[in-house]
Amino acid sequence: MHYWLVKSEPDAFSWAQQVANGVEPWTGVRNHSAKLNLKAMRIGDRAFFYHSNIGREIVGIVRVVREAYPDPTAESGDWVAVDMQAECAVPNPITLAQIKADPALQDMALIRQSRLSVGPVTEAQWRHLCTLGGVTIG
DNA sequence: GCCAACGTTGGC
DNA sequence: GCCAACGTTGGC
Repeated sequence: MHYWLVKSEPDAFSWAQQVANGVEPWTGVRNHSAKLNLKAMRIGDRAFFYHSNIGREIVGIVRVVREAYPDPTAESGDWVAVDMQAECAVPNPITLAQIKADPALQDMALIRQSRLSVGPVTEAQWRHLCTLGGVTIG
């Protein structure tokens, strides 16, 4: 089991939409590092759902329910998508400011590579973030 | 609205 | 193959 963090601008696709839709294809990734991360995802892996730009906070947890397949929104066929299912909300959303201020979280891809839209989270970081967010599962 | 980070493009 | 120019992302 691996852990991840995926970003979405709530203007384009929000956590509320993810919850409403249940299972949702995660499409539109056009960055090679992010693509590699998508391809490394396995069914059952969990990911934090982060709102970039507006909100700038972790608001939910999703679960991978379909592994990488060709992104239908890419004409070239060179990109991949996975399917994500909403698992639970994060009771106390964790802000970027909080993460930046936490010594235990400085190595997160979210901090070190701010433009990366799909990045790994270590198990230690995951547990720490769950504690901060008041998440009881995971 | 600005700007830093960084990926991509294109001239050489 | 190098590098300057340019576009995009995303925090502030």
